Parts: sequence; C-alpha cells; structure tokens
Amino acid sequence: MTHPVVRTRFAPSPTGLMHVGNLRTALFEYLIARSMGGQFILRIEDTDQGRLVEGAIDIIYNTLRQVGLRHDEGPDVGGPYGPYVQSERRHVYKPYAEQLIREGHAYRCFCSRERLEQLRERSGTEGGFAGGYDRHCRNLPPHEIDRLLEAQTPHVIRQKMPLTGSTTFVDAVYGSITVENSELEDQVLLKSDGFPTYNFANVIDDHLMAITHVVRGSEYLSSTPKYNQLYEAFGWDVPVYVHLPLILGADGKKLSKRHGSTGYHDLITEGYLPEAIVNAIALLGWCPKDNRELFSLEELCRDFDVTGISKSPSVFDYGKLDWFNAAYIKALDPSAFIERARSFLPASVLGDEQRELLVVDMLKPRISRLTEIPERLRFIDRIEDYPLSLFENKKSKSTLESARVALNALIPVLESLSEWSRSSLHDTLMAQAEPLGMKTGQMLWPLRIAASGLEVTPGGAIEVLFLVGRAESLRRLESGRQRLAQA
RNA sequence: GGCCCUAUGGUCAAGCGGUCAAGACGCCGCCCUCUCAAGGCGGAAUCAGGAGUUCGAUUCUCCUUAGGGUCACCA
Repeated sequence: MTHPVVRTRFAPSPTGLMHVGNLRTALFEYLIARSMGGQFILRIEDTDQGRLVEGAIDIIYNTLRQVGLRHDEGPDVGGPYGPYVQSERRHVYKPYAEQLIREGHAYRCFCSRERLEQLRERSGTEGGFAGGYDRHCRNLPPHEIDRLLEAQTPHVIRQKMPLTGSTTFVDAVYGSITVENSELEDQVLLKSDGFPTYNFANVIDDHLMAITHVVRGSEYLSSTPKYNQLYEAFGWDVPVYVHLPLILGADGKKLSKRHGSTGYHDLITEGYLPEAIVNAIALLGWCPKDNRELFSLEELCRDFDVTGISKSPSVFDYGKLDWFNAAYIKALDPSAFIERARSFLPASVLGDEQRELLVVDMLKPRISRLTEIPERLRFIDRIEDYPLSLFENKKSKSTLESARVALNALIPVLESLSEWSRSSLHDTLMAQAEPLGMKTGQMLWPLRIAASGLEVTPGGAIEVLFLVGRAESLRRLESGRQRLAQA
C-alpha cells in the first residue's frame, strides 16, 4: 500500500513581522513534512489588499532562510502548483464559487455592509443567527437576483450551510470534534471585490496544491467544520488536520506585543541565536519520546512526531529561552563565536588571536545573550570610579590592609615582568602568594579590583590584567595603591 | 452571551488504572574556585473541586470551577 506524499504548507499573510507564533506554526509544518519524507510549501496569502505591508514578504523569506526552514515550492523557488501568491491566483477562485452556486451550496448576497452592521448591533452579543447574519439573501427569487445583477449591485458569494444535522471532523491532536450545523454561519466565500476570503482561498488552494496535512493554530478549530462542508460540497478529500495549541504570554493571554519581543527579528536583535529560538519553540507544545531538550533542526526532523503535540496552550518563557540560548552559545566553537559576536566585541580584542580566544573562553559560560557582551567587557577599555570598599571581601579575606600589602608587593613584580602573557602573569603571581603569606584569593582580589574597578568581572585577576594590557594595568594598579595609601 | 477547546509544581512538561508522580527552566543550599559564571551534588515545589466506574484513580465518565479560542466582505 502506497501513501501519497505528505505535503504541508506555511501560508502567512504578508502583514508585518514574523511573530514567534507564526514561526512555531511554520516549524511544525516543516517538521511534519520532513519527518515523513514529505514536502514543505510556502504560499503567500495576500487576499486582503488593504493590509499589505511593504517588505513583509522579504521578512518571511529571510526568517525562513535564517532558521533553516527550506521550502520545496514557493513564490521564489517555483514549483508545479504555482503561482504561490494568492493575488496572482485571483482568477481561479471565482469559478469554484460559481460552481457551488450552481450546485446549491452557495448563493449571492446583496446585503449592504450597513445592513449587516445593523444586524450585528441589533442581535448584540445574544447572537440570534449564526455569525450574526440572518440569511436574508439565501432564498431570493431568481427574478430578483437577475434584477440586482443587472443593476450591477455589489454582492458577495456566501456558503449555504445545512440548517440541520451536525458536522464531525477529526483532528490529529484534538481528536474528534462535532458541531451542530445550525451553529455554522453562511460565511462569505468571495468578497465583493472579487477576491476570495481566507477560508475559501485556503480550501481551494490546499486542494489544488495537493496539501495533505493542514497545520495551523488552534484558533482555527472552530472554523474547521465550515471547511469540511466546503470539501464535501466539492467532493474533495478532507486533509489531515493538525491544530496546534496556542502560545501565551506570562499573563496567560495570547502572546502579543505587550509581552515583550515576540517578533523573530526582535529576538535576534536582542542577541538570541536562530537555532536556540527554533529549539525553544519546538518544545513549546511538543515533547519528544525521550524527553530530550537540546535538538538541532536535523534532529527535530528525525524525531518529530505528531503524537507528541499537546493540547493545552503553553506560556512562552523567556527565562527558558535564555537557557537554550546560553546552551547554544556554549556549544559554539571559537571561530563561530567570534563570527556571531563580532559586532559586540571591542576593537581592542579583535584581530589578536590570543585575546580573542581568551575572551571567547571567558564569555561563553557567562552570557545568555550576545548583547550582554559590551557591558561585560567594558572594563577593558576604561575604568570607572569605584569605592575603596570594593577592596574588602570577606570570603577572599581581603581587607584594606591586605590589599595595600598585596599591591605594594605585586606592582614592582609586575613592572619587572618581561613578558605580559597569561602564562607568565599566572606563574609569576602565583609564586608570590607563599612569600606574602597569603592565599591566592586574598592576594589576587585587590589586583582584580584595582585593574577593573569592578566587583564582578568575567574572568579573574590574571585574565583582566592580560586583557587590559601592561601599561594601562600598571597605571590602574598604581592608582589603586595611591588611593589605598591615602585611606 | 452561544459554540468549541483545555486543566499535573511559578513556567515547559513525562505519565496513558497500581509509580516513593520523571526530567528541564527558575529558586534555595553545598562542593569546586583568583571574583562572577560554568560544572558537580542535593533541596523545596504539582495531579483545580465534587460525584461516579473500579479491588484500586493523576489516568475513564459526568458535573462544577477556572482559563483560552471563536463568532468580519481580517487572516
């Protein structure tokens, strides 16, 4: 028994940025296709001419490319089922709508927007009719229709829903769902401008493009019975539905702007890596059999399984995203790290291989976002005023007095150091602890403080001295010594 | 409001009639340590409530409650 090739599609409307919700949907569509050896199609749904945003399509292309979701067919790469932009397919929908009229599954509606609005206001939230429309035009006498058509009255084409009975569909994650047909509104299929509505274009295109799995957010669950009615009216096979649980913000509401950065590019600007974002959202609403957490896209393609998708909505946790990002940063090899972090690194570090490698080692375990880098390394290029109290540290047993002793003893040693390298700094300084009668922590604490002016630095005294450089280090140490002497 | 969906720690979640109810993030403690991290070890923290079914319910059914979604010539 042979199965048809699995085909999924990502069908965004180019109305702005790439929301993490959209990206998650795209990812799952991609994974479902790839995990079953299928194809992933990109289709642009621009049937709302009023909401088009310039450049939005490029944002979609860029995002998909950056995260590695390569589509097999689409506006830019072509394919046997094109065109892949709905506005270029405008002519294909109308004949289908007319076919439905002929076969008694749809009708022309001449109601004005004003009338519909009044209808909605009058029924209020009580909702006397499904969707608020009273089906006024559903049974217009033929001569009346002809008259209105001759008068070129603007009209839409509506789906004629069955008034009785019920519709049942099966969703791969939510199971079997049944809705009374009386709940289904006579939804608009073709708008008065000739463009199809989203729901209509979707069904037509999904069928024409041989889409086998319709994957989308669970907000479409309640309109799915209407889709089924359409498929049945045409006599087409109903696709496999895979509805994805919603992604919420920390307050439990649908994720939106006020929850912070929810656009893919916002996250990138904030220093998150594409692979970390992908990994994080893959685990939002999906859990692998073995409970593993770190997944490359390739591994996801191999292990993804629809049965691991959960039904309940999940809150997007930025803290967990940070952890994923930190994990991916740690896994970067030095050259890759430098490449990604280049724009955040100080010029004084770039170009010197030894310094670059040290900075990479220092930064990798300490940052969760690339944007933290400038702040972490700021001490290299300049030192801020710092209080003398920084020299005091209980755990290191450092006091103003011990700091004074240490600096007085170490400065001359450092001044006479022939080679300002990490190893020579390390060996030389460590050899001083014993004669000073100090533990390394006690001895090194004031050095690090005086060299950086910071209570916390990425790396210890030796790394700080090395990065700050000989001349500037000695200047800072001397300054610290003088301040301590006056205290 | 009608209809639909959902319900395990603060968050992500495993579980699919019998478990001391996994794991991860975060939090707390200890170890390591030239600060801070990272790493290692340990800890606190969960089955919304109520009826049933059953020898036995986190798991199955119903009700309640709470959340969410949807009711456009938007997608």
